[in-house]
Amino acid sequence: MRKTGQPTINDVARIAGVSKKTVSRVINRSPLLNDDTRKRVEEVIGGLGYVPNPQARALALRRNFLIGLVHDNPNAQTVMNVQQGMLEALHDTEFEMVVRPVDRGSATMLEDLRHFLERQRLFGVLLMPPISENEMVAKLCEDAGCRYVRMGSVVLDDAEHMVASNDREAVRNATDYLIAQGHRRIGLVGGPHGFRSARERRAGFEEALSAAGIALPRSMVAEGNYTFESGMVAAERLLDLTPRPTAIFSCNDEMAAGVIHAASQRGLAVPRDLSIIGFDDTPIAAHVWPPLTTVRWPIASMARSAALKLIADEGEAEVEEPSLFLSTLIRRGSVAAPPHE
Amino acid sequence: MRKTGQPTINDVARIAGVSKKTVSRVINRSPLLNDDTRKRVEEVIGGLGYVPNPQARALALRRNFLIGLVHDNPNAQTVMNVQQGMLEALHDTEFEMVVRPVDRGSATMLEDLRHFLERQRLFGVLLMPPISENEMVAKLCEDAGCRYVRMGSVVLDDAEHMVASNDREAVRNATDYLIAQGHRRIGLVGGPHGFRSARERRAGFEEALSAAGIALPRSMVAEGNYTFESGMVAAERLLDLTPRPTAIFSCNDEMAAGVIHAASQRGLAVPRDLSIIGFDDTPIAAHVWPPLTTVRWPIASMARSAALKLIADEGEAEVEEPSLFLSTLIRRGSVAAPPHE
DNA sequence: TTGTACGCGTTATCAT
DNA sequence: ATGATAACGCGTACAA
Repeated sequence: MRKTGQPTINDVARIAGVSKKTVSRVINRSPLLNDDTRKRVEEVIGGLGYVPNPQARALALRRNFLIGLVHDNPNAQTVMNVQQGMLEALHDTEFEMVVRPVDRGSATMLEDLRHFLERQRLFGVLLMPPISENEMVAKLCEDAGCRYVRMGSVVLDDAEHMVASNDREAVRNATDYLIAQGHRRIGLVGGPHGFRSARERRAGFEEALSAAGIALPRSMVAEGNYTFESGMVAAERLLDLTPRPTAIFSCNDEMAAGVIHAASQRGLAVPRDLSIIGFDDTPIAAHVWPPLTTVRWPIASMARSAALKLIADEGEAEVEEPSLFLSTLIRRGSVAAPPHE
Repeated sequence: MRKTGQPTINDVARIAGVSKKTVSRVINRSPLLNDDTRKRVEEVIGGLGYVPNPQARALALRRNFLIGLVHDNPNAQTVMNVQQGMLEALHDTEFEMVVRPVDRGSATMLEDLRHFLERQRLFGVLLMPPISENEMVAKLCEDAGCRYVRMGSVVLDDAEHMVASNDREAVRNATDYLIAQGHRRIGLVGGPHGFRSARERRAGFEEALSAAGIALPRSMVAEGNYTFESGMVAAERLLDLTPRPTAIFSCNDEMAAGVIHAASQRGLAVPRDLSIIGFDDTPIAAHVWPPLTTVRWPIASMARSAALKLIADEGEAEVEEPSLFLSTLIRRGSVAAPPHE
């Protein structure tokens, strides 16, 4: 209690008249403990305001009470939503969140990550897409003895290690909605190659069209990279077609905003001349004009759930926390029936 | 070297044939060391791939190698920019970044923060605005023996603890630019009470008008809270005036986007009927139509500099890292001369 | 210039 | 059910 002002386990032990191992048992909720002694120790702990020193625990346990967020996601809002969800789960626990961006392109990425995990002895890591889709990264965590949970658009791992959304189904529903409005010429602004979410969303789109007996010419598909600019460029290509699409599904909101932008620039009114649906429901969706009809991706909830899995006691994770999250269509102002021809 | 697979300082000492204290001296760059022994030890370190265990160091030094980011900033993009700047500075160092959002409204905020600092024994914290403007928080860090650097729109602390931008001057220049274009009826969409940045930016605005001999009726000032929606609302009030302003300066880009939105909705063309300038230069500025003329706020650079100050060796911080960052006007498409009357 | 012995605050081992 | 003692890996007096 002298040096730093903080009481230590020794202080508690001395005052409670027990050994420090007993105090340790109380802290770690050891089952084999006399209720009386436990109570006595707990009272001393409370009175002293004693809190175990995380550094000492980390050294002894060879494991830190840190949860890592490993990501290479370019979307600021998405990353913030994930952080917020994680922090909700970690709030009032002994865990802290450390953020680790990685560079997927880098040749030393895996090595860097291994060093990070081994040196920091993280309790666990949350893997955000798209890096979460990399099997070698998951393997790496496993080998490093580091818990991990992956977030993704499709189940890539067992329940203990995965939190997924149903992107394919959600996009199928969104596309069905477009079809139900009467649209037949529907364009797609796809996400970048290498993003599993892009693949799933596109698959959902194609399934819906196929189920409705609508052909999808290659020209009706334009690939973007999830940025506003790429959405604009893709839309320009799509809107140059004759006849042009009466509706466009965009694989994220950023690109959808770019589509609106491009449409407005060429004097097309949304949704009168062109209907648009996005994906994510980030703030931009509500701020563009007209407000974007979009698929709400519950990324913050997913992150919270993932973090809870990470810090759950062994074995009870899959029982407690759901692994599959449902994305739902949010109807706003960017969809209408197609114009008469 | 047995248990965890990682070599320890003892392994290095044994193999190099020196005591571990000598190894420790090499690691901590002690000046009084024979060059030969240092070289020998360094070779063993390199050969073994030895890296000091951060947990053990933290325990012995009673100080963690963690840099905290403490913030209560609502803008996702701003927070991400700060994180990116910090991480640039921390890259390839032994430091990691832990993120700590706080709730300014909470009565226990200060106590929570104190517990956080004391328990985690952070090496240092970066304070983002607006929480960085709270003197009690700075005092708290001081008392907890935790280094800190504050980010802000005005110098609130000595160079060692402060990284600031020149918001007032930057807004004065931006407003001068509007005046130079011929505008005389210029409205202000201000930031929320309690944000120092809002005060500084408003002051810069008022100074420019005053210097040009232009009166500023109270009705030409509308307060927002840095959100898109509040910008819309504020703009609606301003645009209801008769005669209405020919230009509006908005204290951030989000609100400026809301202003554009409101103007477009009532059929006003930007910049023909209304000129607009924002502040921040976040991605939204380039994505709205027309692209927003705005003041670039070098927040990522500020954060990088702040983090470098935090981890700099004692005493050399103020010499190495600049404390004042200049915001500059980025001219895009949202400003023109006022319409003829 | 280098080494010895001990402390940092906790958990683990193995008795009792 | 509880306790003495040894890790965990590194830094620091103080001695040599």
